[in-house]
Formats: sequence, structure tokens, C-alpha cells
Amino acid sequence: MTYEMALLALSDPTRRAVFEKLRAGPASVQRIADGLPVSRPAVSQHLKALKDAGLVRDEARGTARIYSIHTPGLRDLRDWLDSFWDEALDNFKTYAEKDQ
Amino acid sequence: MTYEMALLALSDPTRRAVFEKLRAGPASVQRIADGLPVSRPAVSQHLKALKDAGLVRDEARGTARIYSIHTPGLRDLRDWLDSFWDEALDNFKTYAEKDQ
DNA sequence: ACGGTACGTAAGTTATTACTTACCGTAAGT
DNA sequence: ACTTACGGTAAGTAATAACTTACGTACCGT
Repeated sequence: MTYEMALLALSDPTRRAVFEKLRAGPASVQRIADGLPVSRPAVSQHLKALKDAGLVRDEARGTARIYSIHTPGLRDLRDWLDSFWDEALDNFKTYAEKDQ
Repeated sequence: MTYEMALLALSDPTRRAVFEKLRAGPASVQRIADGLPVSRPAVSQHLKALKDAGLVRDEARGTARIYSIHTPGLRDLRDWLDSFWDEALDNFKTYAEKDQ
């Protein structure tokens, strides 16, 4: 369920840039927006999307709001990807045998 | 590089449905389109997107064209995801320590 | 050779979405 | 209290993308 939202969230280049910025560690909205080619409100909207997808967390810090990567959200996506490996590869072999 | 296209390709629900159908093994365009709520040309377009992203392969089979999952494309995406784990978690701890 | 089947591509339409500016609330410092 | 800094939300716009139908092409059977 949630991996679908994660995929949608990470499909946008600038939203991915926002996410990548958090790789270096937690940061405020301003610091994230700094250097990005879009406005701060745009970053806020992207952060909301990332949060809804379970990819980031936020925490109040005075007037600032500190965002950080939420690893469980990443794990869901990873698990979904992993589920393809064995299954798809296995069914491919079955097909190849039936082929002849 | 290619994981970006993979994310974009897998972000669309019906395109993901196309991809999921291949989980059961290689299939022709018709068989993939069968049961899906969109037209066959639409499926062709989705398959092209998946192919450009390196997520599927196709092979001529008479007049038919057999599509199957291309695992290396998946691996690129998975590797990108994995790169977040250690790094993000590590930087989170550094931040938490500096916090006090 | 001809009809049918299986796909891909082109063109056009519609819906989504990523962006902007403007505005409002909240917390902290003076 | 007043101001300043930080962020989220609303409204409107422009670009993107997911569909449709229509068409053209390649392979196979009779």
C-alpha cells in the first residue's frame, strides 16, 4: 500500500532532490530549500508528499521544523522490489523450459 | 541514472499493473492487456516506458512479442535505495549527538 | 496471394501536478 | 506588545502524461 505512494513520491526529480538532501542528515525546510531551484513553498509541498508516503519524519524545533529520513518507509519499498527477484526469475526459468 | 527512469516508470498504477503481470512469467502484449482496464495500445506504450527504464525485455516470437522482467534494472533501483540506509541512519545519529 | 492476427506509432484530448505568489499562524527575541 | 523568522496552505497557471481512436507494418496460415 505504502510503497505505491513512495514510488509516486520519488518519481519527481525535484522531490527526489529534496529527499537526497536529507541523506546528509536532518535539516530544516529553509536549509533544504537552499540551493534548490524552486521556492520554499514548493519544498514544503514536496515534504508533505514525502511525509504522506512515509519517507520522512518531521519534528518541531522552536519555530523551525526539522525533517529527516524515515527508514521504515524505504524498507517497504525495498521489500516490494525484492519480492520480484526470486519469483520473476523462477517463473522465467519455468517458461524457458516449457519453451522447448 | 537509470534508477530515475525506473522510479518514474513504476510510479504509474496501471504501468505497475503491467509490470506485476510479468511477475508470473513472460507474456505477450495481448495477454498482458487482457484483464487490464485500458486498451492494448496503452499497454504497448507502458511497455515501451518500462523497456526504456530497463525494467523489461522483449523478444520476437512470430508475430507476437514476449515481454519479461529484466532484473538488472531492478537491481539499480534497489542499490540506490540501499545507499540511503547506512548513510542516512549514520548521519541521523551524528545529528542526535550534536543535539545535546 | 490474401485475410487475419499481433504490435507499434501518430495525433489529439483530458486530467493531473508541479510550480508560482499571496496570505495566515506560530514561536522566539528585544 | 511588536517585530522578525520559519512554515504551512490557498488559488491560479502552465506543463506533463496517460488515455483514446486511427492507422501502418510484419508474420503466419490457408
